[in-house]
Amino acid sequence: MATKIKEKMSPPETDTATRERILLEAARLFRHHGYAATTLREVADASGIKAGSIYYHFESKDQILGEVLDKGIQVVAETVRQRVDALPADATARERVAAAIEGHLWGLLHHGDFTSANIRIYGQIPAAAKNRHRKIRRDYADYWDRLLEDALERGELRPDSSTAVIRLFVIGALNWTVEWYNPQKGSFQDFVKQIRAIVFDGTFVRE
Amino acid sequence: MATKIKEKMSPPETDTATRERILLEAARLFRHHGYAATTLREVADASGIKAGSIYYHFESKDQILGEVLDKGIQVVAETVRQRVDALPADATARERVAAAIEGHLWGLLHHGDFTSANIRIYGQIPAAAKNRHRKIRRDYADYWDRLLEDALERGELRPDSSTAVIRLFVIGALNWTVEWYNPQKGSFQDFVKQIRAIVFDGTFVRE
DNA sequence: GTCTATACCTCGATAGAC
DNA sequence: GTCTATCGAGGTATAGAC
Repeated sequence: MATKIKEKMSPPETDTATRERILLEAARLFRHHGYAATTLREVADASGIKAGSIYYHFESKDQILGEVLDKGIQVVAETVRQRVDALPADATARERVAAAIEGHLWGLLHHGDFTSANIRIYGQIPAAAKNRHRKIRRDYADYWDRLLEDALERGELRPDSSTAVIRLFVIGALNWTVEWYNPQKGSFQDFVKQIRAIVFDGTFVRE
Repeated sequence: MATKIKEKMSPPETDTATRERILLEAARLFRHHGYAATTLREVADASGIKAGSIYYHFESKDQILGEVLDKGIQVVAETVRQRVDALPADATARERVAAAIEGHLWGLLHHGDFTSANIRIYGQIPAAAKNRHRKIRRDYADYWDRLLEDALERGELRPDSSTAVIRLFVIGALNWTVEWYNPQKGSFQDFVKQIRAIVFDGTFVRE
């Protein structure tokens, strides 16, 4: 974090491209093999350098993990806030949640290695890494809770379930699409429409 | 597999309890640390034996993985088929899917170490293990596809989305509840009601 | 059926040349 | 900034006593 700020302040005297490459390849390997199963030798190989060189850019495997995890949430949270902020002030709660769903899916599916790695390995990492990553997750969950509480107060949300259950169920469902979404079976916008229809109105005709 | 058949044919001359214990502890450790990060020494420790003794019951870590994965699907699929088969012949499609949801959640949440291990590590295991496990997954997916196709033909399913998308989205959402369901926040049957309401009728009032 | 002891391998990380 | 070489630790799996 501090490093990034410094890089922006002064002209870049180090090769930041290699650092980004390492993070990208690490995310891809964490996603497909898990954290423990991924060796730094593999990450180095995929990045076109030797294992020892990684330690010029990172202090430890653990630090790489932390940055991969954080980025997995950030790319989603930033897109969601952008989409919601772009709406007119008088937008309905349904319109706001619709924008959030589109933003969540966009960030999720366009940075699949970071987001899928996060989803897959979060439950399996050491407690220390979890603790460092927890706040960024909590903040994003809070953002959704506010969206849904607002919808409930406006009478737009069905009162059958608690907002916490809805948030957990819907985010969990959206997140899992990164495991099966196939961009060759239709446009992204068509996919978003289908998912929104299920989330908003369900799968069955009303009894 | 062959071993199991033999055990049922002749009176059990070996200690099958230790074998089951190893599988249970392996599932729990695979769930929380991942496959590669779980050592056979840990599995042995948790099972109350020494590492070398595992090889009396299993040929390899890989074989343990296979049995844990299969059981993760079987416990769910069996409960679902039971619940659906118990319905009267003239049940509506909605009633049949309702029974399937309840059965899926019941199996999923009552064997959390096996089901969560399966969900978490399936994307991270060696290709050979995946291939051996694929058929049992495919069969369960086919079962849901038939349920949903039937509902569509009867005009009970909303035609907004394809049955494949609905199946992937709903099963993914149901599966992820094992990561956040809290039995202390209400009864299982109340939980099932909330989830079914979201799946059937969505989260928002109709526009 | 479980034990101890250990072979053989690969890991994360470090040191120092270039 | 990247390399080679290597350390100590800990992994799966095996052998053979009990």
